[in-house]
Amino acid sequence: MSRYLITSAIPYINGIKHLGNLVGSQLPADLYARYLRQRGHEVMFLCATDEHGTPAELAAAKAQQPVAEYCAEMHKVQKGLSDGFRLSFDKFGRSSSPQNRELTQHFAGRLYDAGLIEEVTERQVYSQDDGRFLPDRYIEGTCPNCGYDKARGDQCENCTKQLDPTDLIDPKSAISGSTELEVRETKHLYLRQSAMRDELNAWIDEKADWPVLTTSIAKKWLNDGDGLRDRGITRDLDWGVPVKRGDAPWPGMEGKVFYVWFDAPIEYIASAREWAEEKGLDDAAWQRWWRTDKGAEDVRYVQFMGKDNVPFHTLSFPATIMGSGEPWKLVDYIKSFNYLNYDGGQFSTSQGRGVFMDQALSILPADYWRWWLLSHAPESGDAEFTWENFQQSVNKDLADVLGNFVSRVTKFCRSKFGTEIPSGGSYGQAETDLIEELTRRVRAYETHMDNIDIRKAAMELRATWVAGNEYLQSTAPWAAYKEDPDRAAAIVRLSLNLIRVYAVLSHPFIPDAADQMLAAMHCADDSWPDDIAAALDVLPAGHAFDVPDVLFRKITDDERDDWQARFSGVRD
RNA sequence: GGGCCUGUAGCUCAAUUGGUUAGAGCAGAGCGCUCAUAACGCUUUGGUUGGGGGUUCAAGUCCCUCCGGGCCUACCA
Repeated sequence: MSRYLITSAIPYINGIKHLGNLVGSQLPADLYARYLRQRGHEVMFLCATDEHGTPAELAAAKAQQPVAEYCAEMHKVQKGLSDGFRLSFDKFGRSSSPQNRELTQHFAGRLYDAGLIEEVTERQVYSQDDGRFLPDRYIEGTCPNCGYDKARGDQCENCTKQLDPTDLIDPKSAISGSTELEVRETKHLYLRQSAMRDELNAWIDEKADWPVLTTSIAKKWLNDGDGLRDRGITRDLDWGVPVKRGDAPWPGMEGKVFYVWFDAPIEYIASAREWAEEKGLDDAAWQRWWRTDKGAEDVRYVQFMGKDNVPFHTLSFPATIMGSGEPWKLVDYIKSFNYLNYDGGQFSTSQGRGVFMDQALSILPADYWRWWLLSHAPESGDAEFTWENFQQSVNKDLADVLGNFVSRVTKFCRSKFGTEIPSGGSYGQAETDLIEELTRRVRAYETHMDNIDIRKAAMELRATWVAGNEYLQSTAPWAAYKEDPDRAAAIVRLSLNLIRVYAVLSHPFIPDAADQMLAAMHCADDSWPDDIAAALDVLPAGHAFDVPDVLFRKITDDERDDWQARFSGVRD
């Protein structure tokens, strides 16, 4: 048994996430966590909401709520949806927690002591009417290069030229439209990442087994131009972790907060602490996952994220940890994902284009989404969701191949032998062949799951389902029953046991259906089939079972057309 | 502009890192079965691997070039 620490990129607080966000981190992380638990490993699976920053303040203002109240409410909503998708977090924390505040301030203090924090006075745009400094992209104006009148302060979307907000002609606030802007001096803290460039480079170089997507992004940032640049880690905002050195005040930084990208990854650690405190456990309980001097030296730490999050996880956060000089656990493996597109374009939170988590659950159970999303995870490149593909995959894989197998076996048994596992008959070559094939396939499935090759794992799992249908077709118990009922009984006995094995193997992908299958078999034994022959012998003759309801109903053409029309436009 | 990824059957993806005749699933066609959610099984049609050039005994894989798609480019998170 090993110990695995698993974190999923933490979703931002300002709204409900779409399926692209879900498949880019939380869902694959859950698959991996569930699998490892089933294999008998000790797992700590953490996630949280990322609650600080300008967009959270603006979203709260739009909702006419105090930002703390807004975040508390949205956290509950996101927690409810993650439960709905059966994401099995040990703790779904909040980056606004007291635990994170203390840890963030602690890291800042350590980095300051190590000489890795620099105070920089810079000039930023302040909006009088908004009463706040504006991030570059919240300033709009006319592009000095191409004349586009909706250019943003960081870049012109029309001609792609990178801009400084002061370059804009007729600049105005993108929030209020106000033109009452002025440039003010303000002091900020910078994390001296550049001082750790060699250390980070050497560390990334060790990670030859990481996805190319992960290492190439890290190397680019490390070596592009003048190399890794220092990064501002504070902002002039109200909502966030107040700037302190540990628990001591930070002279000159009063009224400022840490930048979300400084405190957000620290929440990975803080959520473990939230978990421990919630359970009434002592510090040692969470430190054994996070401190290599307190038990975490044998922990394997795996992070899941979309490609947009890679720089922060390969550079900024490791720099924070390394720079602290304390033995915090560094990530061992980063699994990153490309994007999931929606029907020919991008999912868009702002335009409401695509399917969002709440909408998805309102039309179909979580397992449908889990199966399609995971079996099409954007691992090697961007992937695309279409309703036709979704309907075909789900109907074929879940309803026809798996669901129908359960249905045909249980119903056949009920009609010929009743709802107890029949006795009599013996196994022959067909059973030997099936066990041989399943053994080979389950071992391959394990390899793919161990490697977090998600699409390959899904294909192999599906192949084990197909093997059951092939077995039934070749042994034809309905025909055998007429000549030799004992032989039919043996076939059915094995097939009913196969349902239990499928439930166990399928559980990481489709946990609800797996539970229904186990419940129908009146069985609580969900132990992993290390030995297929033995696993197919768990349910003895005479053991009662139920014929379950249809596990997966099919998606009709009318539903597909209806949904396609409903989700193409703007979210209401 | 720079960097990275990508282009393989109608669709979604593989191809043990340069090694036999490029494979699966879906869709299509044919046959079989009748236990089952009109489900299942078997067989089968589809490919000048985006175009062109090069290296090599050997190229989907390496190099050059052109064409297409995507991402990143540090103040969105």
